[in-house]
Amino acid sequence: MDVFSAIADPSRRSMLDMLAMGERPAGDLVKAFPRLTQPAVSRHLRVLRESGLVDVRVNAQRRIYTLRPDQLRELDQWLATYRQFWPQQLDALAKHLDQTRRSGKAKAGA
Amino acid sequence: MDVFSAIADPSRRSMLDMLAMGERPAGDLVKAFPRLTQPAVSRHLRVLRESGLVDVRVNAQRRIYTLRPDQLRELDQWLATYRQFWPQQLDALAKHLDQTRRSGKAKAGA
DNA sequence: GCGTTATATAACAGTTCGAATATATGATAG
DNA sequence: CTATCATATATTCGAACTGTTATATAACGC
Repeated sequence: MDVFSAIADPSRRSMLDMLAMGERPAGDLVKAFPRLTQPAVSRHLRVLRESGLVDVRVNAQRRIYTLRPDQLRELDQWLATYRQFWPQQLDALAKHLDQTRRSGKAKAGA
Repeated sequence: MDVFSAIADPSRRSMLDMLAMGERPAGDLVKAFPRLTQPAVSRHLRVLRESGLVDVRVNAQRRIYTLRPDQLRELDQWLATYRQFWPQQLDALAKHLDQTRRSGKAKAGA
């Protein structure tokens, strides 16, 4: 399944949001979604796995899921076409990045 | 239908891409997608309409479709959470914006 | 009004998706 | 080795999505 379809499902987006805060064993995800059964969560995780959005690591009988946000660049690239239509936002982002660079590691600094 | 599901379909993404270059009557969209029948295109346009991604204007017997990219900000905001995970890209974007600002209108230029 | 053009809607078929129940796999504890 | 915990897979079902053909609506030209 492609990334666009993978993130079309709200449950899967929530799972990614959760993993963005740190890796989690599958069981934690199951607990975090009481409205879904364990197999349902497992299948969503499989979709995320197969679309490259998460990674699994086996630890004893646990499966540790990790965010792998690289695939989301595809989305970002597609969105780039449309960013030109909201220039204020762009400016705000540019400003933010500028400040970040100035105060931070300053790797891209000139 | 929500924006995430709306853009999950490749045909609909292509239609948005086309409208990003300028407004078009529905018939142009139909011609641009020879693999789809007219009703199929019409239904995709309806989905885009109902998710707020495009706007229609009636001109005689034509329906002029216009991009309405505002809803895509929702997507962009969701994506913001994940941008922090690919810093190189961020730097590249910052650089690009920086150059744009320097050479261009220089509105945000400190 | 009549025929044509432009577009939408209705009805229907095939496919895919998501969820549930039941079951399998694999690791650990005793 | 058996029981149990953690997780994945198989099967089945219903709902939703996409596409098709057929038809309706509305504007235009004559």
